[in-house]
Amino acid sequence: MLRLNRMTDYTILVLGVMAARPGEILASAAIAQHTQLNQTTVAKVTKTLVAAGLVVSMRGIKGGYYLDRPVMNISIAEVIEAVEGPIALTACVDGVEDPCSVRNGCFMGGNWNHVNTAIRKALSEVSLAELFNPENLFHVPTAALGTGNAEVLKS
Amino acid sequence: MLRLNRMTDYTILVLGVMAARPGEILASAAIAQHTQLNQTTVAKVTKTLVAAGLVVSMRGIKGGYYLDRPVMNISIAEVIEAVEGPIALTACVDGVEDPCSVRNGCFMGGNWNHVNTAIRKALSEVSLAELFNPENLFHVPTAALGTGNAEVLKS
DNA sequence: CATTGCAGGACTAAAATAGTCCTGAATATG
DNA sequence: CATATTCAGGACTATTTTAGTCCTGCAATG
Repeated sequence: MLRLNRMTDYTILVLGVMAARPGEILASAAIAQHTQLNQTTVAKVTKTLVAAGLVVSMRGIKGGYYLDRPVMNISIAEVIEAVEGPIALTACVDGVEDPCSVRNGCFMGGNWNHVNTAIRKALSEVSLAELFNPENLFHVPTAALGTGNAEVLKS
Repeated sequence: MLRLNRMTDYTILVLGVMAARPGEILASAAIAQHTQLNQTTVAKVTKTLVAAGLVVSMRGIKGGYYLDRPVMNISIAEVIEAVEGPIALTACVDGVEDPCSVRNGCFMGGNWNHVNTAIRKALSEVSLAELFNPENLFHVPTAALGTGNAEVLKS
C-alpha cells in the first residue's frame, strides 16, 4: 500500500546523485550515467522536480540541473508530494475534489484527517540528508547507488 | 501515493456495516445490499477479512460473517495490512524480500525504517470505532454510507 | 547561427488492480 | 439424508494506472 512507486524511487536516486555533487550542474545524460537510468526517464524525473521547485534547470550547452537547496532542507514529504501528489489516505480530504459528494454526509467525518496529518508529519520530519547517510554516499561507486525499490536499473 | 485503493475502501465500508450490527451474522448478499456493492465484490472482501482473522465466517443456510472483535479493538493499520499487505514505504525493509540484493549496499541504510515505523504507528493508533464515529453511523440510511474514496458504488 | 540541452505534451506499452466466474465444501432445515 | 444455501479458493478477464517513449519547440552558449 504505502509502497513507493518506481518513479519516486528513481527520483530519490536522482536526488542522491545531485546531492553528492553540490554546486555542479548536471545534464540529464550525466545523471542517467550516474544512476544507470535511461536518459529519458531521468528527464521525466527532473522535469517533475523542476516543476516542484526542488531543482533548478539551466538550458543550453553546459545546461543541466542542480538542487535548489541543500538536501538537509528537503523533506521526504516534499519529494513524495512532488512525484505522487498530495499525501492523503483518501480522496475524502479537505476541499480536494468532491468530498463524498454522492453520499449525503460521509459517516467518518474528518477522522481520516488525523491519520493523514500524522503520516505527513512523519514524512516531513525526515530530510533527504538523513536518508542519504553521507558516509556511504560519497564512498561507494555510483553504480552501486540504489533505493532498494527499483527492481531493474535500465542502462 | 498514500491513496487507498478501492478494495481497501470497500473493506472499510463492509466493516462499517458489520460494526453497525453487532451480534448479527450477515451473509455477503446482505452486506452487498447495505453497502450497495456487488455481492461478488463483497465476497472477495470478506474472504480477505476472514483470512486476516478480523472476521469470522459461518457456512450453510443462515451462514454469513461477523466481526471477531469489537471495532474498538481493530486498528486501521490492521485493516490496511489485511487488504494491501505490509505497510512499508519501500521494498527495502527488514528481511522482507531481497533487500537491495542487486546493489552492494543500500546507501540509505535503515533510514526508511524510521519513517515506516512512524507511519505504522499513526495507523495503529486509530481504531475503526474512532473512524466510524458512531453518532452518524447508526442514524443515516445505510445507502448513504461511504468512505469517500470509491467513486462508484455498484448495485 | 548551429549545437546542445531543457520544456511540455502526446502517445504507446507494461504492470497492477478490480471485477467476474466456476467448482467444491460445509451446514441448517424439512 | 436430500437439498438449498452460503462460504472457500482459485483462475481468469477487463480495466485502470503507471511507466516508458517520442516529438516538436524553446533557450543558451560559443
